[in-house]
Amino acid sequence: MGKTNIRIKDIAEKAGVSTGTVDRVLHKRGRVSPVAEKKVLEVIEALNYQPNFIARALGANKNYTLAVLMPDPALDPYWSAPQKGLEAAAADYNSHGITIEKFIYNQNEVQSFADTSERIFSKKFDGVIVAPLFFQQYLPFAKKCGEENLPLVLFNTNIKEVPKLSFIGQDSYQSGRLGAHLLSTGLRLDPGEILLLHLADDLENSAHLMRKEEGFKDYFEQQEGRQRILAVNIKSPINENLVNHLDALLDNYQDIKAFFVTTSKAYEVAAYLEGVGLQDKLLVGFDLIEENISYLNKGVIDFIINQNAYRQGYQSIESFVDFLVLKKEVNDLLYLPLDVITKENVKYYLPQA
Amino acid sequence: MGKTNIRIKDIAEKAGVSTGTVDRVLHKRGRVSPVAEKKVLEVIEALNYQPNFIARALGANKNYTLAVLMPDPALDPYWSAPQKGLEAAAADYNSHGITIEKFIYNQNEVQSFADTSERIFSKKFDGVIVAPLFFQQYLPFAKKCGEENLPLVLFNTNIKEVPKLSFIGQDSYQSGRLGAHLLSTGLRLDPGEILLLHLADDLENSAHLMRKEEGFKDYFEQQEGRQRILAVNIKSPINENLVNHLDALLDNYQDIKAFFVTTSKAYEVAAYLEGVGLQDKLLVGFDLIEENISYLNKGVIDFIINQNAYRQGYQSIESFVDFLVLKKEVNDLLYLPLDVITKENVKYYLPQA
DNA sequence: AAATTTTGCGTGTGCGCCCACACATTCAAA
DNA sequence: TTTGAATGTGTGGGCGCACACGCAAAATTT
Repeated sequence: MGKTNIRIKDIAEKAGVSTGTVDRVLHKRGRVSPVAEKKVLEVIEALNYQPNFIARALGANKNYTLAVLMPDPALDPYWSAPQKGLEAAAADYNSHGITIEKFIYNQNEVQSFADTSERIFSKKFDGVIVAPLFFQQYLPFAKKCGEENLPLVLFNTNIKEVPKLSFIGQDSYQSGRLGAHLLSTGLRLDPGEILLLHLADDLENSAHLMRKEEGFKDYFEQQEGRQRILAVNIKSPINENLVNHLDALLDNYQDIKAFFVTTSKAYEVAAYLEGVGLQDKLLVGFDLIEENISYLNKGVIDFIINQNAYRQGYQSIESFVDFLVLKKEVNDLLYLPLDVITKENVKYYLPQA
Repeated sequence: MGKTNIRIKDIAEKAGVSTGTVDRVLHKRGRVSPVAEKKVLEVIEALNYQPNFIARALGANKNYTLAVLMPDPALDPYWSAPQKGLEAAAADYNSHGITIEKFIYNQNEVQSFADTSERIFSKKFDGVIVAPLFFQQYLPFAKKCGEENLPLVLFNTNIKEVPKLSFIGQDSYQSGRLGAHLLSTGLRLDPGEILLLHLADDLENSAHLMRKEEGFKDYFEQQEGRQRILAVNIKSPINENLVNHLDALLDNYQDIKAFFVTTSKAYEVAAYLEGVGLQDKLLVGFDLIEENISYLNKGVIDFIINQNAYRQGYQSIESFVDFLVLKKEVNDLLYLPLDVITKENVKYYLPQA
């Protein structure tokens, strides 16, 4: 680089020591006299030294293997987005020596998480990326990682009780408010009932869904409040149960104007509405999965809130690159944007294959 | 890296040539016999060689200076966003040897573009990043760049008539449709007039604004069409002219329900509406500038469509990094997402200082 | 006081790639 | 034929950094 860029060598010269000493100071490896250390730090400060990350990455010349612990995309298509993000990032950071190994668990079985997570310790990894859907089972796993000095990056679901390197995800409460805003705009002159649907088997274990509900309700309470919110949870088998429930609900409450689905299964509701000719009702859901996109394009789903699942996966790897390879500081909490998706802008959000 | 990663040296060995020859083949520098070239290419194919971009960037060890030709952020705050993006990217890619030099023109004076652009040729640059607001003046400039072999990256405004490396921006037509969708959702049961406002001095020269109008109108024509669109252009001094125009319009058309501002000056309309107590009218505008954000948070502006101006700047630099340093292929057309911003998700879109 | 260990510091090598240079060979021009 | 240019190929140095190694001096231990 030009004369503007200062290198370790330059610092060494100015400080009257060797590059090795500067290196030791930079990496806090010890074996440096207080006098030399002070001098080096002063010069670093004075010259405003910025390490060359390119050279650092090349010089490090290490391989890092990361374990990825996440639910099975085959059982819930939502998870294919973060998986793609993880794989894309792994490919992009191949030059940095990053490799991933996936450990897939069954999100419908608590025990599967425990079993699969245990398998991670059979090999030596440099870090673990995990979507910890099960709070109770995650705790001992995280504890063990701590003991083995395995840094943890969480995505999708935040668990604050145990130390971690970083969490990457979205603010569930705020996403509830956002959904409320969208529906509120659509209903502004039109009071009535809004149906909030959790389509999840383990609502008890899903704190983030409850956070969405809170945000959603809070928003309307702070408005004039002409809308009434009905919150309902429907478990699997969804397609059967949904029809029964919705038939009954629409029968009881004539004034249901809109639907808010807190999970990625808005397409199930869309299918129902289309079936009974109610596709004009407002419907807002989450996540850019194929089924939802299809109903979005048909106009049955009005808005999709995108939680950037792909980005979550990609960013998880990047956090580790920053930490392991570049030794940058990493933020322990990163909220990704909550994108509002419509038929008109959806194409810009799909990861280009 | 591990034994999995193959290097130029490995290719050279397998192909029975030296690394220099492989290098020549990789960079198409010529001076390679057809026989050797064929053999090398075969080995590259067979081993699925992936260049190590880290090493490539380091080894290149070149400095690249890019000229940036853009309007003055002091005259229109919109331009501070791409400027920040450009500066941030320049800082991030400092290690790659990238430096930028800015050439700021006055977007209100055609001649200023011509004069400023001319100054770029006084020095040797490796590339030019330009927001070409003036079609007529851009053409000769681009021609001259072509003659001097200066690669061009455009952002914000696309001009297809002359060759370029890449365009980074948004799809104006589609952003018009998106705005229409947002208003349409808010007005679904409520026919009436919608006021489409161009707040721009040189509408004639601003093809992208007309594209927005087209998209907006097309959307409503394809709907049932109970809304009527009134398109109006208001020139500076905006604050004066706006009041007069809007007073008159609201007087003539009692049924105006919503406003769509195609430029970044929705805040002017917001100020007016707030002043006359009509803050409940729907208002959709463009761009995350401070003034707009303020009215968004107050609830006067309902949606802002974000054209990712910051990202446009950042990405412009990245295109050049890919092209100059990493010798990757670069896409000649990159549409950035059209983000829908509300009070609830705005904070995730602001570039963290 | 001798034998160790610890501390402090410098040197050297390698990461994978780029590119300048040197050399050999071939081919065309004088 | 002689000269020169064009073509084909290999070698070596360097980018900035990380890290292993080696050696001296100081601090401990025996």
